[in-house]
Amino acid sequence: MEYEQLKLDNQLCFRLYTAARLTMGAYHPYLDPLGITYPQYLVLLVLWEQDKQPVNDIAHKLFLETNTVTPLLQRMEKAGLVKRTKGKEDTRQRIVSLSKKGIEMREQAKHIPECLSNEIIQITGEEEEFVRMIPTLDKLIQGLKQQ
Amino acid sequence: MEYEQLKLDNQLCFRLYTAARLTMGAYHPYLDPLGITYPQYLVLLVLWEQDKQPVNDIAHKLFLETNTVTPLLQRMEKAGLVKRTKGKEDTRQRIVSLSKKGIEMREQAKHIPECLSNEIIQITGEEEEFVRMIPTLDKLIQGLKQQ
DNA sequence: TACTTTTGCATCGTGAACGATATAAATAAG
DNA sequence: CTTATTTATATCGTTCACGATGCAAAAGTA
Repeated sequence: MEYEQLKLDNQLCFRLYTAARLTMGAYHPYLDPLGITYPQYLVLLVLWEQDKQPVNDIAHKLFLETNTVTPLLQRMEKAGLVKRTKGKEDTRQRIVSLSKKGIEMREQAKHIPECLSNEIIQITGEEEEFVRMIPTLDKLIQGLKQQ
Repeated sequence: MEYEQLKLDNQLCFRLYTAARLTMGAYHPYLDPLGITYPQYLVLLVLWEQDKQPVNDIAHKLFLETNTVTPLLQRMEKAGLVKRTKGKEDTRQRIVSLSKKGIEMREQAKHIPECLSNEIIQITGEEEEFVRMIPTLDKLIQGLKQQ
């Protein structure tokens, strides 16, 4: 059994990877009608919490690199969801702000988290375990981000 | 607090998505020297368990679409890790088999799961919770796959 | 002030991931 | 035995995701 640990069944990371992919897929019925993708939805979540943020802040909150977020924002600007203006104090910065369309979308997206949550609970028959999972995932994320 | 649930902090799926991405990043120090990516590593895990499988079986075991796996395998073939031969009974199938290099890599990869596991436990200070997480993630994966 | 370093963002190249579509082979239906 | 349908891959187009690199502005230093 020298290679026992190489079996796919023993891989926690594979489960995380798969669960994340399939969960993103579960957003499709809700995001497709809005014409946005899951990462774009995450950007909107960030901006709905606080409008007018530089690229760097958004990237940091999503644990993404700016070279991922920049093209994402360019596509979102093209779709009329956000505007990107030069920073006043620091002209290197690009301040991202919600457009009218981006602001209005909040109302349409209001129930998405609840819907997803219900769906997951219904599918798995679990709720408690997901709640318990959160601080552990947070520790993992924070720990891996340091490296 | 009408939009409370839209706060990023409340999103389980965002944590899954982020944890999965960062965990994949943690494989880099181990996979880069082997010249493979994480999804390619997963394909190797599948083939190390059982050599000579059609594309469809590999895709199914990884919960991926064949249009993701096909180019993945093409890159792996170009890298000399696998061979892709026409099926004998069913000529539509492409049987994927390990090359010498692919077989030998198993020995080099032997300790990767253990290393990652230790790293994660050390970073988070948790182990029990990850063990408990596994059947829940499996339920989630199975449930989402049906849809 | 002149020079160096850092920072914020953008660009480029590569590899996933997947919906849509194509194609050929196998299977089912007539 | 044809014809229709399904199945197994492949191809195409778009969107992430990220390492490497570029560039201009800001900050630090001599």
